[in-house]
Amino acid sequence: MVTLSEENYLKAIYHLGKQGSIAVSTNAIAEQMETKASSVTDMIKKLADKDLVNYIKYQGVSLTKEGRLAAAMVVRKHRLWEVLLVEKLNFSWDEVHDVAEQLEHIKSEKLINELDAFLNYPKEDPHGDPIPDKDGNIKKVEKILLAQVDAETSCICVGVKNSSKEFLQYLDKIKMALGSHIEVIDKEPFDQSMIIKINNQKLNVSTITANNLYVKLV
Amino acid sequence: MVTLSEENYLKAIYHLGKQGSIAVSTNAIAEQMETKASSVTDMIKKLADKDLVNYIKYQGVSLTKEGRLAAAMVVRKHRLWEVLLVEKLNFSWDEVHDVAEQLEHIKSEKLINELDAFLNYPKEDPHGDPIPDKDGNIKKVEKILLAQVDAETSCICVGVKNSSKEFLQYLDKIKMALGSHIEVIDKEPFDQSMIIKINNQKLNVSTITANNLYVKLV
DNA sequence: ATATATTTTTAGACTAATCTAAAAATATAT
DNA sequence: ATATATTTTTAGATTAGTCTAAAAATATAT
Ligand SMILES: [Mn+2]
Ligand SMILES: [Mn+2]
Ligand SMILES: [Mn+2]
Ligand SMILES: [Mn+2]
Repeated sequence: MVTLSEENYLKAIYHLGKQGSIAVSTNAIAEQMETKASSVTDMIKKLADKDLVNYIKYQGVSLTKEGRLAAAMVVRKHRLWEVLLVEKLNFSWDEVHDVAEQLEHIKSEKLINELDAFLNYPKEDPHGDPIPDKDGNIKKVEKILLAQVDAETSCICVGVKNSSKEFLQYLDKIKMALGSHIEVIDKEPFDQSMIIKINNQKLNVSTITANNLYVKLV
Repeated sequence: MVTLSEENYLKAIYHLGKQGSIAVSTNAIAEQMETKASSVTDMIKKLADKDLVNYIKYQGVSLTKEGRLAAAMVVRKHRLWEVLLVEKLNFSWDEVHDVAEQLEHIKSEKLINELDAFLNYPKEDPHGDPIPDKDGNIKKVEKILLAQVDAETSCICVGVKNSSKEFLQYLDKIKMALGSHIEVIDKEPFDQSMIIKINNQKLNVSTITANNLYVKLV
């Protein structure tokens, strides 16, 4: 049995080191989870006792095979629930996260697999993030940050790096959504902000925005 | 803020005294929740501090207006989730309870109201139990136990009193479901067991069964 | 290489929810 | 009405998860 709190730590480690395979520091976990480092150390010991993480004192933690699968299942659930909320229950992409944080801890294999089928086996969540399959595997799609795109180049919005309510609502305001066609017209030499064309409208986006939007070239 | 554990106690009190309006004993709650009486006393004090229950030492507890609404919302969520599981996610009526026990604690008003709409405002759950509305009101339908039905009388199965996996699976086996038309042929004078006709098949059901099946006369 | 700064761990305390055992209150039976 | 049985509460302990403050280990800078 993995507790709710343990699941949250596993997920944090999963997100911080690429799928938990590289070691992450106590402080990094503490910051991600908004707890204290001492709490993290305590929990790491419990996870190590359960063989869910590899832990060497003062050297950080990584996920074991078992821990990685457990973490991937939490992420799978989180993202599938987000799809249900948006596709079937009229939630917008900036409203789903807090509810999904709760739903990701519901324990029922049948439930999650039926949900997957009901939603037609989606490959991505409403923020463009990949949904792990039953075995924890994710489809790696190459995507780059908008900031990396050269002038006079076209691309399509495929994800967000920052999925805070504030950023998502800003994107709504400028009518940017997953699938939006973006034409990079130019970069302002002064501050590197980008002049882009979207929905036949020219607009200027800051480097902060350009560094939080994933795109693929067309 | 009402904790998960507090919600479970409120629900138990709600179920034991008609919607929590009549006082229920410490031991009754302990039995229902499979805990010890001392734990119940502790929790009752917390609920009383939060004005969710009326409590006089040694005299049992009843729900306050606020407590009754909180309990009704848990029941509402439990039953709406059960409908989703059965109607959309291929669960059978004997599989839903444990998952609904978890889902009933998810906190999101929008979620539960969207779910209600998505399911087309169901009035009953898969076991024939009424679903409280947003204000906690339930539609009282009169239903009687099959055991109360006289010989040579027709009725329709509308609910189960006992919703254990074992009983529900037995009902599946004899092809009894909500909506099934039942004709009471006779009662066996020896043991009060009933000879009924269902789906044009005659069969005999024990008094235990007859005392756990709700029907309405046609 | 040594001093200083940062990170991590340990020690000890707190809260929520539970338990066992004993004490107190209430109910029941003669 | 009194003794006995039952129910309920209290007292004290335990576990999971968290915290603060101090100690220990590691990293960084001169
Ligand atoms: Mn999310
Ligand atoms: Mn997401
Ligand atoms: Mn149920
Ligand atoms: Mn039910």
